[in-house]
Amino acid sequence: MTRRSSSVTIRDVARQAGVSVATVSRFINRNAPVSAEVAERLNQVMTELRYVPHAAARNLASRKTRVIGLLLNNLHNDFFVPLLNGVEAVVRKKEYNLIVATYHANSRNAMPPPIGPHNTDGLLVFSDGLIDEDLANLTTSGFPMVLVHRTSPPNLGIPSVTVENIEITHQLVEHLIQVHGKRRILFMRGPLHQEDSVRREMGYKSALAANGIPFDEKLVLNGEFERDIAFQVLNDFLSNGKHVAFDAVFTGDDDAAIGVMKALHEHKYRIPEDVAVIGFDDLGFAPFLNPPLTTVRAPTESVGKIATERLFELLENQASNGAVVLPTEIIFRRSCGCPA
Amino acid sequence: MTRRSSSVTIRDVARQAGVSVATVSRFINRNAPVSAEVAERLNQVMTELRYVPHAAARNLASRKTRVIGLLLNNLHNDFFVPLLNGVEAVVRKKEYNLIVATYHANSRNAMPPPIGPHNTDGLLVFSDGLIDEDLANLTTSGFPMVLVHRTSPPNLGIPSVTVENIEITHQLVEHLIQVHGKRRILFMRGPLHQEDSVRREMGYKSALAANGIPFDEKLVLNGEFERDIAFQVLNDFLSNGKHVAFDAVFTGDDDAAIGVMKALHEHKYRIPEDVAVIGFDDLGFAPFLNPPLTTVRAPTESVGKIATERLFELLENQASNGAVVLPTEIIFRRSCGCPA
DNA sequence: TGAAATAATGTAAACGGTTACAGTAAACGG
DNA sequence: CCGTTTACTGTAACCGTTTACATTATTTCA
Repeated sequence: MTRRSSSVTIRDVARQAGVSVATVSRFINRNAPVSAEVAERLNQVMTELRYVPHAAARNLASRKTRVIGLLLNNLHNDFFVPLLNGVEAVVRKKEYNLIVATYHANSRNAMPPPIGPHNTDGLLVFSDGLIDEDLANLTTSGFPMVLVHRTSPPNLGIPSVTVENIEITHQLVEHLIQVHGKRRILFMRGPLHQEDSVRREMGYKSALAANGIPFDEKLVLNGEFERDIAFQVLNDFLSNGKHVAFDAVFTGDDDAAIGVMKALHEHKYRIPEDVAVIGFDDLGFAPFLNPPLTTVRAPTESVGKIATERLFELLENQASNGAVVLPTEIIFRRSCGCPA
Repeated sequence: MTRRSSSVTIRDVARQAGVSVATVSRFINRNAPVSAEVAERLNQVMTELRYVPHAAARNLASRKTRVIGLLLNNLHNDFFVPLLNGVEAVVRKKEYNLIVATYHANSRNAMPPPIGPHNTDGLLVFSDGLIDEDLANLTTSGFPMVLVHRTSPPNLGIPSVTVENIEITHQLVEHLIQVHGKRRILFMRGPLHQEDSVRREMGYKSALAANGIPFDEKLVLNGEFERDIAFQVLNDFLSNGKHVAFDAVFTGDDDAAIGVMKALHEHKYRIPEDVAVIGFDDLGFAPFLNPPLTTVRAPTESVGKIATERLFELLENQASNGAVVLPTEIIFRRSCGCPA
């Protein structure tokens, strides 16, 4: 019994204004001149009739959707707020719409990606649900994409926007070692194949190596960059009476650092005296955790903004490839042992 | 030079499988029986041709978009992560898409709402950009909507999902007064016409009244439920040498509470000894702020989930109106003065 | 001044699906 | 055994725009 009121169409406007639909269309899209008097008449009629162009009809005829898609693994991290904010701001400015969808490696067998060429003009890909093969297919069919926190597979040259991970992590972990004398540093890593996590692990390992500390598999836990999971795995780890000793935790991201801190608290460890904690991202709450979190400032909102801008460059055929790597910066606070 | 490879259409599939397009359509939508052998053939052909139905064509013909929209004032609050997560989960389960857009009262003059009947099948409205008149128009045209953290204008009967604000705020503020002896409680409110903010202010005032404390206009600041703005206004307030005295801050939401704490810190106030702080929402980081934040737990993810489910009820014509108010609960932590 | 460019508009064919209508063959019911 | 349902399929109109092509009137300028 849906009675979505027979909406007013471009023909109604045309008739009412005494012009052809083509003229109305041209006026709406401003892609061909229209005489001043007709323009005025159309303006009047359109507001009078409360005419709103029907998106689907438009999309079908013009073969574009005016929608861009953001594909995420999930929505389990406060990290996404600044990212979304950056993305949405430029999408809005361009008068496009934004579809947000989640899709991850495990979804892949069950269903095709919820967004793609059939319902968007381009994709911001921050998901491991699209494997390299998918990216290759999409690229060869000319579908615009920008990778976010992930770099292009070789030879595809898909533009990407990421942040500097390895060197900064190396420095931060080395700080833990050299300044605070930590030597048993647990790494709470993220999703196994997520590039940030992988690269942060590289930085972690290279800092250990550079300081003569052997890498110990047992000091790596899988926190998935999720607060609750990080809590869970560290809690399990600590609840096991004979777990290996450790004196610091490098958590791959700030949100998971909360889970880490929670587990440490519950097991009566003092931060940073017993166990130092460092994170990554510098989310808004980081300075106000107890203790304030030493972390790496990642320009997440800029990542969203720049990635989206590059996607629009692609849409406008301004060739734009190459990998943008935004700089990061260590923010020293108390959780690593530094003074306030 | 866009060459979005001439995508394969339903006609290609039909030809290849030796059936009519109608049959293919029926098979895809499973809305009419198709013989087993044809079904199998179609399955084969469709995967072979990598056929994906063109969304716009579908939308146009079927007069539905399979998209629902979430309209927000902005994306400046960590609060939106659980909300989005709840919404997205049910949207995905229903195999719909989700458009996220921002629109607020000030946008209203500049442009029409970015989402509405022209590009979605229904709206989750968490925005003051749509005024009561807009809601009335949309409702009379039969457009499905569910209000989030906002109740229906009188006589419209738009379903809504909110959380209990007044009573719980009354209790919490009263706790500050009766247990911790606070009497000069500053209220960092949210957007002026946002219902949560208004109702929390009502609870705040009724608690003052019930305890014989006069309401003081000067103790109300406009933090807009935004971290940075809350910091800014409180910082300005404190920087004014002759500001009125206060011994507590009730911040309308946790994210802004971070800004409040930051300003207090910078001005050397001790929390809670000099100034107690309480928030609202119980965001993930709240237990780990310094000091841990006393706040009200709001089931934000559930709000998103339930609101979206109700919207789908509407889409499926299962009449669903009335206002759902989810219960809230005070979480006592140290920032109000309670012991750890 | 006449040919060519430009401005303003209209006509009608797409765009890629859905679905009302119609038809045929097989199964059913009394 | 025959009228009626049911299962399956096809034809073609339609959804509401955009845009290629065509037309006419007006400028431009060599």
